Amino acid sequence: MSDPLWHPDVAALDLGQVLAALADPQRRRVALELAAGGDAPRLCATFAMPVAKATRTHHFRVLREAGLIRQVDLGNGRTNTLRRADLDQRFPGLLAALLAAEPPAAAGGDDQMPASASEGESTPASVR
Amino acid sequence: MSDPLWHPDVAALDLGQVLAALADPQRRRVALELAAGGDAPRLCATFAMPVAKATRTHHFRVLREAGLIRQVDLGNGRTNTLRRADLDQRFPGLLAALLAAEPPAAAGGDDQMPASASEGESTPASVR
DNA sequence: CCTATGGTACGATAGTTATCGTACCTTGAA
DNA sequence: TTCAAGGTACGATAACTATCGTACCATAGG
Repeated sequence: MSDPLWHPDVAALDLGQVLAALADPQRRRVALELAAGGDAPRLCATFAMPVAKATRTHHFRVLREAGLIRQVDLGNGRTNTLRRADLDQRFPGLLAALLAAEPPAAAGGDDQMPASASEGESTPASVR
Repeated sequence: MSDPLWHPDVAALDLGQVLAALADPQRRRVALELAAGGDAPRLCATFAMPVAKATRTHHFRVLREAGLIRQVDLGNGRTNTLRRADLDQRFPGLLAALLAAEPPAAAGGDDQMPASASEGESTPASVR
């Protein structure tokens, strides 16, 4: 539970934790974009979240510890994959329902989000 | 928005708020029991929540303001009804998925919860 | 080796949430 | 009228969460 990169077992997935993770708009967007992107792995940085790096790390940890995504450390970069099979096994229909209710904005399959230019790093104008 | 008994419009339902409301085990149980109970109205007190009255009121308010239930004040007692039609319209499949993933414990259709006897009123041993 | 990139861990802060006790209100029945 | 039952509102507290800055760590490439 305290390992550097820990993932809950399929059987241990908790619906409350999953829903709590998905309740946040930013995290929900990440999960749904992964779902809409054909379950292809993506680096954290490719999601263009309007928050500081530390906060982004936090959100991805919540997603991982809830069992929504699987992360693989590459030293530099960390790939994120939707745990679709596990989720569909434990909560069939949930992902589909969310995807139907709130399809990721940039539809069309796989948009690579053209970098969005200058990576200012930190100090994103304080959200919330 | 500040009226004593306010309900969000169907079009105003927010998925994030709905998921947040359903993330709590107690609130999720209420919603799912209503769903499994044929959408029949039920008083707050019939749900046997292991918390103080004030806390129960809080949870039902969260459910109502998220648009999950509709409440009608009777002076004494307040009836709670699942807003199934509204939910199915905005988030089709969501309720079904949750119901499938976590069917209410006391299954069998409509259990009236036989009073549970002595209503100690407050001081339920402090949970959490 | 040096630097850039993607990301973590720590420590802090502000806002939100769950919980409670007490006082009070409204309806219905004795 | 008086009382019981179901609930609310207020005010408080403790816990959790989102957010951040700074320091730091791996890998990849020059």
